[in-house]
Amino acid sequence: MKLEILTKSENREIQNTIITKIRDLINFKNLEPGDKLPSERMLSEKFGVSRGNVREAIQTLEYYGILKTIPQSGTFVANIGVIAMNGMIEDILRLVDPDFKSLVETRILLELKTARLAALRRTNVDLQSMRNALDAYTAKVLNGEDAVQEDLLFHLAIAEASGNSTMIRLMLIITPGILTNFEKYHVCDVNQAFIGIQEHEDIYKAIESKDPKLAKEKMKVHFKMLYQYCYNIKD
Amino acid sequence: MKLEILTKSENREIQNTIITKIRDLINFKNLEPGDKLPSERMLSEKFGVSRGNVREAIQTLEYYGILKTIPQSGTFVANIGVIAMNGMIEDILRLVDPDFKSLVETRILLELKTARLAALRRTNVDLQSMRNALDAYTAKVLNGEDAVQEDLLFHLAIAEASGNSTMIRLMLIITPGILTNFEKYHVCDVNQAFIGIQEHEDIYKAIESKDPKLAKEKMKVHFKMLYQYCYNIKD
DNA sequence: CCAACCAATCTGGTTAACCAATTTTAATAC
DNA sequence: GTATTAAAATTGGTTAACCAGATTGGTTGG
Repeated sequence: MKLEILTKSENREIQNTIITKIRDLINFKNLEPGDKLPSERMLSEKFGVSRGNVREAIQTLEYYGILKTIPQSGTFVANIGVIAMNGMIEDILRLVDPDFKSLVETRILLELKTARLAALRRTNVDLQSMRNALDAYTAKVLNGEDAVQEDLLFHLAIAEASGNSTMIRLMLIITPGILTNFEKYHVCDVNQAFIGIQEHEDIYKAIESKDPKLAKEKMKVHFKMLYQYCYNIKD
Repeated sequence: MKLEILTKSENREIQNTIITKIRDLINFKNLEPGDKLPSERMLSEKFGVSRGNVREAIQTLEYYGILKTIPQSGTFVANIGVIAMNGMIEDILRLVDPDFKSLVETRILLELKTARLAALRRTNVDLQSMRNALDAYTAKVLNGEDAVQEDLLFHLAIAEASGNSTMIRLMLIITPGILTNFEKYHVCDVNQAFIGIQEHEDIYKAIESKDPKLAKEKMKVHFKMLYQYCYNIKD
């Protein structure tokens, strides 16, 4: 068989066609939750793609809870009905690289909540790691250095203090997209960094004094610039 | 070399140790953004693991934007400083399977927002797909059938109407965990399904009439039961 | 002395062969 | 006929070999 190296985009396209074919197979054969899919080898032959591609597509569907593979046994339709499955796969196929606006919008949403929860649940250990991140940030800014990393760590420390593992996970997931776009659009400037010191302090104090409402309010202030910027860029 | 099949948990443990070693390598060798990592073969030998394991660990770090691999060239440290990198890796290593409470908490947070945004941005097409999902849900409930799937589709339709691709993605990510836990804890009952019809209708009408505040409010009502249940189960 | 070029080498990506556990099948004993 | 058991086929998981593009170092022509 001919070998070829695929770009991320090409590979994604192949994955999507395989996912589509698996969906059609399930629908056409009326497979129900618990039923077994044909083996990976059989699917790769039927679809005319490599077994590796089939495995990758199956892993994606497993990630979203639609399939379930059992070693040395087979791949099974998860305990989720065909209707929900078709709806979810439709969304999965439509997934695209997120736009900056939606990333920022989501980040603000998440962080307003983590700030609030952190104020309710923060331990002394949480408080200390937030303090450390904040001090590192302040030191760098006052020294005229770039401090986006320390900024990020402060916000991650808040997420940890929220005690919500899912929100930490989601924050980590959207972080790369945020970072690359920050570079591309040059969102931060020096002035903002200086202002950021006080804003960070305000958030910290609110969380320290266990005032959820204030914490959320101060976080909102902190994101005001970003919010406006985000809603002014062209779509 | 001896072959062995690993469970998900064992594999995760290996991945974490490899990620740790990669982090230590970057720190010890003072690798900076843009610098090249040793080749996969070299790493696999140095760490005493298979090349496949190394690739998998690299892919994870790439997923979170910490590494960047270029075909036929090498794996590079992404344009993110060592400080942020160490902080993020620490969080990545700590990631665990999310608990039900954090999942529900996050879902409610996301959906209050998607409802609000949907009220602001919904197109007529969005409205129609929401209507379809709602009708399917109502029909099943009135027929005494289980309608969790249709319920899910209605909520996904709202997420789509929000016009925020990132939130759709996050919704899809947390959905599997929600579904499996719903089964495990038997959250839904028939009465709730009946009540759900009216609650869904209220949400739909609010979005239809482009009233963001009302949409959020009705969504909050819809989640009231779930919210209470979630905060009453033992941690 | 430098730039252009070429071949040897190294890289991540891909495939095919292999492994062990499972499942199915068939043969056998009762 | 039925239950039991063993062997053969099938499964997803894993590894080692291979591929083509990128890199590198040395060589050559100017």
